[in-house]
Amino acid sequence: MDRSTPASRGAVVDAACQLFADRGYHGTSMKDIAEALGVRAPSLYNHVASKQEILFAIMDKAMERALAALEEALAGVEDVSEQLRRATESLVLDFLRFPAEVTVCNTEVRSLEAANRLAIVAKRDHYAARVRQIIEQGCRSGRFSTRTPQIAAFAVLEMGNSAKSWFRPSGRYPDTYVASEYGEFALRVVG
Amino acid sequence: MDRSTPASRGAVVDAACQLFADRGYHGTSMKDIAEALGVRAPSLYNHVASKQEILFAIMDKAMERALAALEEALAGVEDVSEQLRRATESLVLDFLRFPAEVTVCNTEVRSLEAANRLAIVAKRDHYAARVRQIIEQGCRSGRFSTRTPQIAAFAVLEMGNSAKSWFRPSGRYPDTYVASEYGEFALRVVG
DNA sequence: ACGGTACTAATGAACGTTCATTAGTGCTCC
DNA sequence: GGAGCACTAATGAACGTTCATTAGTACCGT
Repeated sequence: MDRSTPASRGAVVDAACQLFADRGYHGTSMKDIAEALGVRAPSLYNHVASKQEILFAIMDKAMERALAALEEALAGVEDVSEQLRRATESLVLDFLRFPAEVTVCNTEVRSLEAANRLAIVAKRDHYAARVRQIIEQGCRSGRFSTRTPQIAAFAVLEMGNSAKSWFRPSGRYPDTYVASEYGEFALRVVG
Repeated sequence: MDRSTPASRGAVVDAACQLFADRGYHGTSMKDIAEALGVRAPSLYNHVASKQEILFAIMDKAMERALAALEEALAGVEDVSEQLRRATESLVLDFLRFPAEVTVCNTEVRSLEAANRLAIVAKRDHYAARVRQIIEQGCRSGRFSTRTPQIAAFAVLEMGNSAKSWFRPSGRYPDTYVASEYGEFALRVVG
């Protein structure tokens, strides 16, 4: 990291995010984060109050962004099939564009202190509930055919995770193409 | 843990597995593992050489079991649709029956030392390749219809992960029922 | 039946290292 | 001259691990 400009809170959070994604929260030290910024560990405390605060900031920002993207993707869409397609595409696009943030959200909930965990889990559950509602509504109206809408919802949500494990921005498919593929998969899962 | 019987290597590995799944490798201390067994930390070294060795033992055992289950599930099955269904069911059943082991395999590859990581990743890749081959063969023979067999393979493999995040043995569906649902999902994904 | 021996498994103490964090100090730019 | 930001130095706590030692148990030849 460039040392010509002073480190900012945002730079600390971003550097930490990449490291937490690669090595985990407990596998990353404040010294590691500082080194990524070309600075000594105690200097980080000029920008953040604690290591735990960094973790919470990463996850809260990521959840807010994902929720906003979902709402935007669904705005004004009436057809339930189109809703599921767009929700899935929004989800996968978020995974592909912010893989580090998403990885941290997926793996470090357990490293949050109790109060922070409650806040993040609530947002995550809200996201999952939104997708489940779509599938349940589709089942009620007969557009979808699944014996187990809840299980299908979990499957669709999880499916997208696979994308970020192999996707490379320089690869053969653009992110929007990959997202549309997963949108198709989601519609197939619900029949 | 019962202190009437002495701790064995297997007991150490099992206790560590649960803790690693809950708190992560770096989030679990040797003292934590020892306490779960009703013993002091140094006593663990009568049974294992190092903390890292415990992690490797957990993951290697889990991978071997999963690979064996896959081979058994596919033995003698010719039809490619039936192959995919059985592979998925085998995968999901493994997830549901050994959630802690699977969680460790999914999240702690990064905590393995280089040599150990190579060994585990090779087995994981072998598993994934087996499933991908089935889907690719199905596409070639026209039984499946997917533009992107590789992506579909990743989606199917990942999908199963969701099962263990909500499944409870005491819940309303038996594990075999859940597994068969995911088998159905997999077939739908490939068309 | 008995003493000797080897083995297993546990212990407290201590090792050196790393951890997150605090205190205090100085430079630099407005 | 004051705010912002980095520094060095130092803190207590926790980490994985090693060590010498002890208690209990099982097998052995006699």
